[in-house]
Amino acid sequence: MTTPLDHVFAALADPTRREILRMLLEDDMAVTDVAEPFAMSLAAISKHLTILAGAGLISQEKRGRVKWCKLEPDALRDASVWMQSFGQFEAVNLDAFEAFLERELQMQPDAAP
Amino acid sequence: MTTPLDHVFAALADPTRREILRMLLEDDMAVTDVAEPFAMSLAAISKHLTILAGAGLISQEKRGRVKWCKLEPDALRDASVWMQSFGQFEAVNLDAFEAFLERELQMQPDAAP
DNA sequence: CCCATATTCAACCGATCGGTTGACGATCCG
DNA sequence: CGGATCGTCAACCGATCGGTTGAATATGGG
Repeated sequence: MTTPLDHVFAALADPTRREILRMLLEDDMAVTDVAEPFAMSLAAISKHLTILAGAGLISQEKRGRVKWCKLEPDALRDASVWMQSFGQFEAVNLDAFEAFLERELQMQPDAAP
Repeated sequence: MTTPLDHVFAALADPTRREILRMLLEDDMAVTDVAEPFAMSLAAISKHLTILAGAGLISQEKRGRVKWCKLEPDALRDASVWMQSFGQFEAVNLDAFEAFLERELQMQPDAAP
């Protein structure tokens, strides 16, 4: 059996793909622009993007001849929740919990729609 | 380059390994006992445990002829923190926070040693 | 001492992964 | 139209993965 979680974690296991996600955190990007900073072929990046999309971590919308890539944090959230279930009984978890709260409060530019 | 995060996510990408972690959440276990519920060879489970240990997700201590496996949530925490950096700017994150709190309150059988 | 138990090692297997290259289909623009 | 740009497809490559089997290595107990 292969669950959605499999795809999310497998997608996150590659540093190139994590870097792509980090880039998309800033803004939506076209495939070519995503590929630009990497020392590998466009085709390779295209494959990485397909994998990220397959895991639900990004979405891709074609407008004209350029395909725009957009971060989709929901899939990450599922995985994050799964992981959190492991810390819950541990004292050490309180640190993570604290850090979580801290971030939550710090970065709240505007409670969007 | 291969970062620790690579190993953690790669380890989590396999459902067998995630199930093992879930089992170790209950208690420390010997290799043979970990293998028992799975429909695969002991050697296969031994490999999975090696991978989990390599990612820092578990530790293994040999006492006598049995090797005890223990969950090590710290590595998970690192990965969790990484992931959280993607959700933090999203309002949707509050759902995860809520679910987190819910579990936190529900499952508190006893604050063990 | 001998045997059973616990675990790993080593070799092998097919499948998947991450990458390449070259050809191809779409789309924009002069 | 015709050329340039954007992106994918298809075939191929070596490496790694997840699993098997059988032998090997401790260690424990009667």
